[in-house]
Amino acid sequence: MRTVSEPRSDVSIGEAARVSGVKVPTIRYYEQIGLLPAPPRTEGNRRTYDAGDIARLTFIRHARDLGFEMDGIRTLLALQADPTQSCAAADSVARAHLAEVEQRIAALTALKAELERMIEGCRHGRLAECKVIEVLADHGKCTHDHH
Amino acid sequence: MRTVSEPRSDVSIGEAARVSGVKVPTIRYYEQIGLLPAPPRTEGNRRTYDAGDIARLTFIRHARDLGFEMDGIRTLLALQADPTQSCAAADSVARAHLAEVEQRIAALTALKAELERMIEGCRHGRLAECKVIEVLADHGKCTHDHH
DNA sequence: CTAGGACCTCTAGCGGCTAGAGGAGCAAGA
DNA sequence: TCTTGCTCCTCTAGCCGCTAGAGGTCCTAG
Repeated sequence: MRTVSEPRSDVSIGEAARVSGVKVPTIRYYEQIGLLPAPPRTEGNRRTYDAGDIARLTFIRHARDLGFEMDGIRTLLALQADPTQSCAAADSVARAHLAEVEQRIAALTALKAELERMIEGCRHGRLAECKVIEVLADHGKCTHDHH
Repeated sequence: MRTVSEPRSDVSIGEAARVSGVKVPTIRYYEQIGLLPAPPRTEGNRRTYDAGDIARLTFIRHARDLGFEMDGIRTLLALQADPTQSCAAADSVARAHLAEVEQRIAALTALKAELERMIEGCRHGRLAECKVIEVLADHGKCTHDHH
């Protein structure tokens, strides 16, 4: 990032947080773990961010929103920094994440069915015959697939 | 728990772990946070678990597998201990969890669509025009709903 | 010139475990 | 009997991705 032609519009960490949607302490945390380069400081020791930093933050935030893990984001950021490379690597990160997401959807869908079954069996009864408790207590009554 | 009529078949923590599917350190951790009562010990200071404890552990494990949070499990365990109560409370815990699960499924499904779109746009191209990076860098190009 | 914000660093905490150190007990074979 | 090797014990620290708080500095508006 940090496109040469782009104007250097230095902003405070608070402004960067507002624009990128990443909270102030989280920005500092990202700097600490090396996800974001340490920005220049003012005379008064305040961090100043330019448009490139903000783009990077927005990128990170969006990737996090999409559920990418830090490691994946690091890879994506590295790829982003080197636009001459083939996108095969970025693709494979995204594909791996997609597979994970699909698996989670499947698991949650099975879970939903089981919860509905539990709740259905529990209508207006007394706890003695409550399916919620029963299903949880006795694994055999349950169709849920364990990971 | 610890039904009076049930035979007291004391087992070691390792055996309890094997039977319940909860790992040994996790059992100790549950005891520490008060989710599981401290069991009696042998002369040699080893924990001994009876059938009731194992049922409780299995219950916890199953509820965790279903994605219930510790607080919900605590409630369910309390309800299970008092079977004279109406199941309304257990029902509402399960319902709340179901709503959450449905929400997560919806979010993940949207995410899946977006990932597929990203990957689709990325086929065999060079990174310069890679949609994965683009979509992540520019929020405007993205349909994902932020939580 | 002062009040109140925004910023700084540093440390500790969250949930829900997991890993490791360093030691004691216990069962079975030589 | 001794020894090997397994399980168990306690205790502390670490994992992720932040978040919260203390205690201080800087900057800006009135």
